[in-house]
Amino acid sequence: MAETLGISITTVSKALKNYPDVSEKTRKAVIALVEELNYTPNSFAVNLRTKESKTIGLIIPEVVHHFFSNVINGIIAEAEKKGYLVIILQSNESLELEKKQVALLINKRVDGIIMSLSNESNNDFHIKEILRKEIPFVQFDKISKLIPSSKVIINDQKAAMEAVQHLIDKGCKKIAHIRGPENPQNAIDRFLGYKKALEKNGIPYDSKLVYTCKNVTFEEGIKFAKQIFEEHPDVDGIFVITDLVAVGVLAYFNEQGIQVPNQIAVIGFSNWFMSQVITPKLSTVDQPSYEMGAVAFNLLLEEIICRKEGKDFSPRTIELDTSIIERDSSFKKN
Amino acid sequence: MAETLGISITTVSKALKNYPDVSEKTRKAVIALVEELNYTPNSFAVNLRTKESKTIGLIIPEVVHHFFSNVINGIIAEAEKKGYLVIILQSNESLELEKKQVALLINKRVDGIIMSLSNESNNDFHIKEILRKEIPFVQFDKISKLIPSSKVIINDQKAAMEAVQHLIDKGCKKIAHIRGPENPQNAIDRFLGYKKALEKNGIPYDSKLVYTCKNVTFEEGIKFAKQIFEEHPDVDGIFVITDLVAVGVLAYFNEQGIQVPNQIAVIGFSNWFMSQVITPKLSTVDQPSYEMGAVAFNLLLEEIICRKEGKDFSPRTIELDTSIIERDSSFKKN
DNA sequence: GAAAATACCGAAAACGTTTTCGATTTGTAA
DNA sequence: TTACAAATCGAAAACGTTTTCGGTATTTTC
Repeated sequence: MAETLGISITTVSKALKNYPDVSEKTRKAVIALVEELNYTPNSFAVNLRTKESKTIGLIIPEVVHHFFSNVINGIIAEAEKKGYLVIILQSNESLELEKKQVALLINKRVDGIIMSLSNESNNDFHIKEILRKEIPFVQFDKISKLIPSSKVIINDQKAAMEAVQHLIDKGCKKIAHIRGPENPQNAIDRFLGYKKALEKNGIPYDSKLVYTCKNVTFEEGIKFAKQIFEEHPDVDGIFVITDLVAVGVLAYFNEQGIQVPNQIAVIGFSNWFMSQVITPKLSTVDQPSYEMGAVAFNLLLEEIICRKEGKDFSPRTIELDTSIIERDSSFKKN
Repeated sequence: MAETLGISITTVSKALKNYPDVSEKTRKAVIALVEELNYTPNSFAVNLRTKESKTIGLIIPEVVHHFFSNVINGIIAEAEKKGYLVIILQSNESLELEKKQVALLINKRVDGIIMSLSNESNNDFHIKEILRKEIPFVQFDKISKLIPSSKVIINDQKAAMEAVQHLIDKGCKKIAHIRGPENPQNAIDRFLGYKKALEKNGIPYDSKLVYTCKNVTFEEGIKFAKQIFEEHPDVDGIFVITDLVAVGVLAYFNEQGIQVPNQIAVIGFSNWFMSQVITPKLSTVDQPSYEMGAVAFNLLLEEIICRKEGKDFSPRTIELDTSIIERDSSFKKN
């Protein structure tokens, strides 16, 4: 920058970083000139010198998803407060792509990575690589318990139990479950919660009442609603892995004139925005998505700072609270 | 990296970048070792040396928005194909924040910026700054016509005309419009399209039938639906600035037992996912959001490449097609 | 077999900071 | 006045590449 001041580069740098060994007079002069030229240090050079970029990476299955876009929101808002920028990549639920994205971020030398695993993710060599390189790392939502990293999660099992208990409390006797794919931990946990709730209430578990989504879509909701109603016309409640699918279920029942909640009650998961605007309004489990993002970033920052100070870091897991939101789709008249 | 090969850094670099003056033998040796150590060049150093970061910035009003998250999707997918990463920032519809985000990205020395203006954006000094620094720049969706940059847009006026014409074709005689805020060009254009359609069909324009959103929310939809119905009970059609608000309108009418479409037809804009799952299904204008993102990135890349070659760049504007999607909310029995 | 062309390689500068450490100046204490 | 401490500054190394340019070594040409 301007050595029009007849001063060395060194001193300019020091002046801007409040080193004690630069006189007040020259410091003033420097910042005055900086203002005038609106000079900012070349971030490429700073990155190279300091070995950090104040940038983190985020890998999620997909951006166009109410839950994830809320998490993104939480992460980038919190990151910005702390002076970090965030690069977003999608895995599209593909393991292959997920590996590639991880490699990209490592290559880019981001200061840390936040990630929600794809449904395909089981082999986790690429994740191990993150840990091996000691890159700060936090998982959220769809996590692998086997990876020793910080995590921010909800208690899916407990939340699912509460959801199913809610249906039971409303008088449901025969409850089906539309579950998520085999791999993801949260699909497993929600399924286990479903089972436990039945057990606790003395309702026999019947594996034929469990339907497994492959892609977790609106269309699958329609498909399974049809199957459930045809195969088990006496089912009077359905607990669905997520609202998007549950909305498909409602769409089918509406079309067929099947009464929700009176004939069949439905409860979803995640509290998507659309759930409150469809008819009947969908009961669901609220998940603090924005907060999840914010907390995930702060955990990451903790690790970034800790590592920078050369200490070694012990991962933390934070569990956020969920709550049942009772709306029309489960409000059975008793 | 490993000069275990007894070879200079220079040659390694050249080998990896396919310089012609390195023998096939040493090139092989280099890449073999690179594979073994899975070495990758330090991107900080590369950035500094080449003065580019293969990273672009994206500023949008908000992530949690069906239209924008689709655009994001298009941008990051296309960017990744071309070897670019993208940093996302939100303006939250605030001019102040928007300025800050622009400054952040300039500071970060991104290779280019893609942006949709916030509703507050009228003073555009910060945008001029982008152009002054010759940072490749493209606007999409909410643009300022005064800024000479590449743009990707739809013909809002034409699309709005078609939407209103659709209502008229279905037999509507008195059509209200819930419009967006004063500033954004697309809100203005859609309003003008509304007016023109009326004019073309010999329907007198009545400014009292136009309601202006401040925040473009679901709640405003409810509010204006109530107002319209109370102030003008004979309105038989409403053209709404965007689906989110239109869904609010439907929610109110459903609650009040007002028949849509028979008593009042409704058409929205943007084709949000939820529009096809609510009752009645919402007619709307489809906007190619993913494609908008992809096209925006490619326009940006054009400019990046052009500038890198030292040529000067003349901005291009690309207009994408929209289409009316007829669903239940406008399907009047004649 | 000499001259010219070609193939291959490396030294060094440059990108723009940050930080260490030594030098110089100024002030203070004896 | 001398000795020492404090205040202020700058030289230089380092971060890890890319690229220019010149230097050998090798091959080709007549």
